[in-house]
Amino acid sequence: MTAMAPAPTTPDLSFLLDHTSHVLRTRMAAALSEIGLTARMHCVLVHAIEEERTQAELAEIGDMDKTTMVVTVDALEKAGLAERRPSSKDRRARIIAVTEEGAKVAALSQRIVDRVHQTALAGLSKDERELFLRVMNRLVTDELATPADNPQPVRRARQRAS
Amino acid sequence: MTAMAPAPTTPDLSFLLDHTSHVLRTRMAAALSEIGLTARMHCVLVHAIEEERTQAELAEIGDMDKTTMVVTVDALEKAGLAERRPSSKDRRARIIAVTEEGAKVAALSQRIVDRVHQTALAGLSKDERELFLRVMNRLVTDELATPADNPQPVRRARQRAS
DNA sequence: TATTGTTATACTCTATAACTATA
DNA sequence: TATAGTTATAGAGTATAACAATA
Repeated sequence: MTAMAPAPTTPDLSFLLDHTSHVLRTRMAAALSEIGLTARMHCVLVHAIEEERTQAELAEIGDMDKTTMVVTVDALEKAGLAERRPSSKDRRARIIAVTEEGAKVAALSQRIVDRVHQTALAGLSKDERELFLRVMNRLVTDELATPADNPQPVRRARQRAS
Repeated sequence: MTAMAPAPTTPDLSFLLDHTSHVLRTRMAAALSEIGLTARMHCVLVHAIEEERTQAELAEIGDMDKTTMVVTVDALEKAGLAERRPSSKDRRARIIAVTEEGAKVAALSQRIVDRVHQTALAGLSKDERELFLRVMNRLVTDELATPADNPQPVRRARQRAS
């Protein structure tokens, strides 16, 4: 015997958002990789240029863990695009200073990012694009502002190096 | 000296899509976890009910690797919601048969999914919602249909067990 | 005591390869 | 030879804990 299928689904918003964000992410990664950047490196670079910021501040902006920030800044330093400098206000903190080369690369990567975004929306009319972006912004600030807190996965304590 | 910041960014579509899809995903995971399901289990359940389908067919529909399908079906069997049955047409293949209990759970989980989706879009007017979904569908079928193929990460051959 | 940045590492997720049975 | 499903495991990504320096 065959069970009855549930009634037809409402438009599958999960699929729509997952698919589009995944595709855009791969496009962005591919486009930025041509100048040796990851999306995170681009993000840090751009916000570090705007004003003097510490790693912690940049991690907050880019919604990264501070340990993820460490490897991102390592990569930027290795590529000669940014440097760690001691903060004059807090001797624990490091300011991320963008090099001249880094500023050039950031200008270029920003153009790449803009181009990928524009290409994605190229098929829409001006009105459609405006309303779409308005709605997305509303979702981000209202209904879909904050994640459900997930049931904490248990994590065992690390072994002492002794 | 301070470098010039790049010109103000076009609306950050990457952020909008990443954020909304991430938040919706956590909401969905939290809602479905209350009845012991993952999104993948729900997806397999619903499509297995519609008609007789093999693991490979269900993997294709849900865009999962066949090895991911194995663990998903293991979970469904363990929960008593579905069973593997030999296909009458191909003795290599397994039909995923949904149990009576599984059908009940699928009807419930579909209602949960619909509710989460509706809640996410609750703040929009009917017109806004319709246009938004139309645009998302267009992006999925046109501009953002297929991912950029990523530079293949090298993977070493597995050691012989011998 | 709390916080910044660091290191080491544990965990999750997913995909690859090898394998068995069958086509 | 190729394919369905299984198992084992490699690798990427990320988050936790512990730590040193400083607040």
